[in-house]
Amino acid sequence: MSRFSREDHIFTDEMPFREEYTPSSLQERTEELDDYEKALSPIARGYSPKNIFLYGKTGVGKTVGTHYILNELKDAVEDYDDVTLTVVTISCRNLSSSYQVAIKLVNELRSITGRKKIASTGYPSEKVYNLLFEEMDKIGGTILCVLDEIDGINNDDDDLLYRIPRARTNSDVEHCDPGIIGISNDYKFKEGLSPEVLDTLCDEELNFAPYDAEELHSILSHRASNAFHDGVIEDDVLPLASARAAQDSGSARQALRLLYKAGELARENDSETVTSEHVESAQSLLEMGKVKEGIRDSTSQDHVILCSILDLALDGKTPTRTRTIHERYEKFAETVNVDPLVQRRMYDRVSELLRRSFLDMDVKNEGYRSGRYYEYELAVSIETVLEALQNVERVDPLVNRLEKKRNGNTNRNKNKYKQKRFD
DNA sequence: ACTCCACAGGAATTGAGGGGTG
DNA sequence: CACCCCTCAATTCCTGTGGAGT
Repeated sequence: MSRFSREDHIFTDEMPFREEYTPSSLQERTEELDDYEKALSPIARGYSPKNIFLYGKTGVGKTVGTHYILNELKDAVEDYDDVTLTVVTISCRNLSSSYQVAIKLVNELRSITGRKKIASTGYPSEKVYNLLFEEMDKIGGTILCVLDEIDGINNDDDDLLYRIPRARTNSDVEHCDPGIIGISNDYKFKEGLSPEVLDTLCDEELNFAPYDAEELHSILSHRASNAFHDGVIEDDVLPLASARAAQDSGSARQALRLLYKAGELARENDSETVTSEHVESAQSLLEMGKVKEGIRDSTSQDHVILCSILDLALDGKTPTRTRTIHERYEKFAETVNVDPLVQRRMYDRVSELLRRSFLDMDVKNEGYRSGRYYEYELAVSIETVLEALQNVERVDPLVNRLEKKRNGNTNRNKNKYKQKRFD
């Protein structure tokens, strides 16, 4: 077989594993969709929309389910001439303030009416709201604002979530009926909201539970039957993949990724079939890949901090406290021309690395003499960090140095080992 | 029981950088 | 052009706190 042969004994030409692939029906979510439908039913009957708060972890069908049910609603509404429905969907990821969300909504609405977009900053807040309500009034009818990843919005800046549902009663709009569908994977987001917002936003609350192993199995076998050639999947593969994904996250996306990766491995190894071993190695590869990607996507500051902790680890000085990290960090920052942050600020970055579980932390307390402090160490292997930071231009000199140091260490260990053997 | 350390982490402030209007 | 609005990283300042030493 030639290296670039298009023959593929594992995968078929169909590609139900692609990220953008939307299944024609949503499996294992009938109950949730029924509730969803009920919550939306007033719209079809010509009443004002209820506001909906939808929560559930990633990959449990929130976004897909929303698309699916809103398309059905749109179809249904087309038959009634007394109802017009407009849906705007935006993702609030990276939008931390009401202001930014409002701007994005305005631009989304303007792209529907084909008008010019507005700049992302510069206007007074009230002006942006006015623009938003103006656009809504121009479109008219029922307007549903789907705010995906709504937890991106700061809890103390939730003005917009209050203004949209109340726009009608506050006479901000006259010719339309706006409603919000908020989607979040963080249930706690609700707790931080101000009481007024909570009251208006959560007319209806829907929960998408994680898939259990059985449900994942059913989803996987449905997709696998299209994606793989007959008989290439061994019997224990699907149960294993669904069990792993159910245990970890209950995410269909994760389960599908796992199965796909396992298939890729089988293909690369010229294996006749996909086996449970492929699933196992696929899982560890995916986990490692996620960590590396996460590290690579961090800022230069984070990279320098990681290098500092890594260096301390090579010296056998981890777990280590903030103060020590900062000392080394300042030196490292200088060698790679990064403006060093003050300790307080570096500590914020460290906390962030901790939150993203690249680090582990322990509380220490030495009372009267040495007070209370935290100790950190790497939560991932030294090799993983080094590999991730390879070819990151900014910290190249540091990485080289650390690599030499590590090699020195391993050589020394080897020598130690030799000596022991000769003893 | 009380003291006192070191620093975690909240709050206020600043200043640069995006852009607006008249 | 002068002047204003919003954002966000960074800095400075400050208060709160757990528990070993006294």
